[in-house]
Formats: sequence, structure tokens, C-alpha cells
Amino acid sequence: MQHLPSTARQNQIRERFSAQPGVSIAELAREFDVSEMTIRRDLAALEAKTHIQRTHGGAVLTERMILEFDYRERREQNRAAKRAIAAEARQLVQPGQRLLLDTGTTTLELAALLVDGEDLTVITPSLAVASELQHAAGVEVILLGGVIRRGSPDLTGPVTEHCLEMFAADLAIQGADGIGLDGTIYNSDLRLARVDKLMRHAAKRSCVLADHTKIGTTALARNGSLADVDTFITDCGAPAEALRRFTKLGVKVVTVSP
Amino acid sequence: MQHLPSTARQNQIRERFSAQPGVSIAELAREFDVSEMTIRRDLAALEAKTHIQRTHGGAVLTERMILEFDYRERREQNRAAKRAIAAEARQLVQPGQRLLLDTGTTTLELAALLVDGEDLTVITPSLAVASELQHAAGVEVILLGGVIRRGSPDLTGPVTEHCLEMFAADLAIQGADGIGLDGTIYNSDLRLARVDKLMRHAAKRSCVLADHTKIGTTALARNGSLADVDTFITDCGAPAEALRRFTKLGVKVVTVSP
DNA sequence: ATGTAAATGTTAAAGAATGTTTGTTTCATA
DNA sequence: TATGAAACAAACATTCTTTAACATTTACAT
Repeated sequence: MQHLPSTARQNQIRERFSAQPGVSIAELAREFDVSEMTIRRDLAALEAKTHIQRTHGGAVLTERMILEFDYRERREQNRAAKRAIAAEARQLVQPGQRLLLDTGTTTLELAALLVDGEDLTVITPSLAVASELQHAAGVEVILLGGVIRRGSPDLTGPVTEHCLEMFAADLAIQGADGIGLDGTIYNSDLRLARVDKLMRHAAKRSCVLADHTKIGTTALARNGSLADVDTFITDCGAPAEALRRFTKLGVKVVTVSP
Repeated sequence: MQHLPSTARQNQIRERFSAQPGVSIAELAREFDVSEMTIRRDLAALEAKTHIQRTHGGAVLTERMILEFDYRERREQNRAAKRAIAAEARQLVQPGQRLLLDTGTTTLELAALLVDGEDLTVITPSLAVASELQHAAGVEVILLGGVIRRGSPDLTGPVTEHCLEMFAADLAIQGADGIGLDGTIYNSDLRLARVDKLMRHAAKRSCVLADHTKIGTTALARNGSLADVDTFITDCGAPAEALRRFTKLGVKVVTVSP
């Protein structure tokens, strides 16, 4: 077999990557019937031009770009309860609605349930929510602007607040870091508290999600009261006494079992 | 089955975790037909990159969460040229400045060079840029709000445009999908073109980056002219005749060699 | 044809990855 | 908590890969 000109061979090597994520030098040398040295030089040339990366014994594709916004969060804590709460909140969402979706692990569980949503618009300050919904066909994701908190995948600050003022949504769904027995809603971050407060203003109706461990705990920043909220969803571990008090504030309290 | 290079194997192991939360060493060793010791070393390598956590008999995903905004970049030519152009653009950036950094592969190369920046503020519609700079100590990242274009990690639309109006920056740095021989700047997306235009308005000075293959090609949307730009950086493959014309428009033309 | 440049092949020494052995640690459970 | 089975890590042996220098071939313009 006649040897191909080098450019053609390199193109063929390049094609390989659409079938496999990686190639081995030994294999390519056999296949094109050239020395391994030649394949090495081909790969070096391709590496400079395109998005492959040399490795020991071959090369891998780096074309798929993975943006990593990583953060440390205990997503596992009470996950069953959070899932059940999110499933209940899912019921509140109707096709065609515009949602304001807060940052947090519970709302992230809800986001996962929205991937099959129809004609939804989700407005969020959370990169995690945006990531979860980026490929959902029936959901348009609008990310609020703002400063990325270091080590935390969400946006806060004056820009975020300013962005929020542009929107009028049907429903705001939020998490909370603590719910006082008097119905005060707490966040552990002041900037987040401000954003949450504005989110409720921008939506016709609002809904707060918090598993029972949050009830009776407080945190740094208060962002309002359950009295300003339409629906509060928690799990059945919540003390009945507290729930009665919340109901008196005018909020509709829903409990779910995990 | 042919053994893949070790990096490829590690990537495949890593992908396992999206299907299952944990994997066992014995299973992996069987599957890839290598010794368990090799799998242990793979896992140790992955652990060092903080993707996973070793356990007895296997590994699990670490609690650090990774948000993947993945997209398949169009096959890229001329990476070396883009790097060289980005390196030249890096020279324009001084400590303390506020930058508007556009979306695109060339500007992304520049972002990588800014990680050791001092006291910089980077305002960007690109999730890729934000991801690249999220851990840069001397750089504050402000993400513009907006709609996430499907399959493309950047923000556009009215929200983005509105956000841009909030800022006054020292320098705007942009890519381009085409540069007409008359100096017209082209983008392949109309929404991006609008954002780019506004970015230049919001900055005192502006700079456009484009490798020589872009010169003489046009695209869907025009977003202005090099006459409105302070600096144009390209590589030495650019036709001298075109560059002379650009200079006459009043833009400072810089060429670099890859 | 012939010289020149580019592409390819060859070799040997250095370097990486992998396998194997062995003794130690960890885990489940009796 | 004592014990056997499984998992682990260290050290070394083995195999495969890389690199760089140099030799050879090929392509092509003159």
C-alpha cells in the first residue's frame, strides 16, 4: 500500500477521535504502516493545531470542554427529604411559567425534576441550577449576573440585585438555611439574603423549601418572614407545634414524607 | 482489546462516576484488563486532582461538586497563533484595571494568562472565562447575566445588554468570527454582535483579536468596524495589503508570530 | 538527472507505566 | 475483640514509550 501524504494521514488520525476518545500510537503505526516515530510527529503536529493532547502511548481528545465550577457542599445530607420536598414543589410548576429559582441543594434537586418541563423559563443566580438545566429542551435558562462567590457556585451582589429588577415571574422558589420558630427566614450569607428578598418581590407567588432540620435554627442574615410567603414545604419530621404557628402567619404549610 | 493510553483509561474511569456513585477496583481491573495495582495508581492520580475519593476496595465521587457546562467546540485551527495573539494582548493589561472580556477561544486563551493577574476585575459574558478565572486570587470575576445559548457556554440577550450598561471598564478585549477587508467586524451570532458592540461602548479602550484566517471572511452579523477599535492583534500570516488598509482606518495593528 | 528540503526510519539510552511479590493494614463478622 | 479474608502499599522486575541524534528515503524544482 502506498503511503499517504502526511497531511492526509494526520486528517485521518484526527477523524479517529470522533469514534474513540483516545488512540494508541502502536495501533496507528500498524494501521498506516509507518513507524511509531512518524505517528508521534503527527500527533505533536496535531496537538499544536487542534484540541488533542499527547499522552503516554497515544493521545486523547480535549475538544469537549468541561467547565468546572467546583464547590464543597454536603449535597448528601438529608437527601431523601430534600428530594421529596422538591417533588412536592414540582407540582406547583405549570407549563409556560416563569420561575425564579434560588441557589441551594434543595432547589437543585428541584431543578433536576424540571428537565422535562414544558415551555418554562427559569431565572436563577445559581450556576449549579444553570448547569443542570443547560440541555433541557423545554426550559430556557436565564442566569442572573453578578460576582461569583469564591468557592460557591452562585452569583450575588449589586449586579444580581439590579438584574432581578428586570424580571416579573410567576413563582419564586427558595431554600433557606434556617427557619425561626416565629417564621423568620434565615440565610447564612448576607448577600444571598438580599437576593432572596428581592426574588420574592419580583414574583407573583413564592414558595420556601426547607427540611425539618432547618426549623428552629437561625443563621447570620434574616431575609423576611414566612408571613410574606405563599407556600412552605417541609418534611414530616417537623414539629407540629411550629407548623401550627406558621399556618397562623398565613402561609400554606405542606409536609411530605421522604 | 487494545490497551488505551493511561490517560484515556483514567478519563473513562472518571466517566464511570456519572453512571454510578462508586466503583470497585476489582471490577475496573477486569474491565480494562490491567492489574489491580494499576487501577489503584489510576485512582490515586484522580484523587490528586480532587475528582474522587479513595475508599476501601474502590472509590466514590468526592463531595466537591463539579458543574459541567460542556460543549463541543468547533474543530479548531491555529491554536498556536491564538496563543501567541493572546500573549500579546496580555501585555495590554495593567494591574488594577477593569477588563471586559468577550467570549471565544482566543479570549479564553487570554483568560488563562490572566490567572496571575494583580488586582484585576474581569467582567465577562463567558462561562468558560469565569470558570478559568474562578480561583485566580488577584482577579475578581463578574459574570454578566443573560440567556445561556444552547450548546454554547456564554450569555447573551437583553439581560446581558442591560447588565453591560452598569459598567465602565478600562479595556474591552474581543474576538471576532470574521474581519472584512474594509475593516468590518463580523460575528456568527446576532446576539453576540450586539453584546460586543456594547462592550466597546462601555470601555475606554478596545482591542480585537483575530488570527489571520479570519481576515477576508465574513459572517452573519456585523458589529462595527476596526475604525472604532484601538488595537487589532493578529498573526503574521495576515496579508500585508489588508493590514495597511486597517492601519489607515486609525487602528493600531500588531502582528505576532506563533 | 541532480541537489535540496522535507518526511520518514533507525537506534540506543532514558524514562514511564505496569506487573509481581511480599508484608502490612483494614474490614466484616463470628 | 479476635480472626480470616480481602485490600493495600512498597519495592523491585519487566515491558513498553519517549526522546534525540543521525541515517535514509522521498518529493520536487531546477
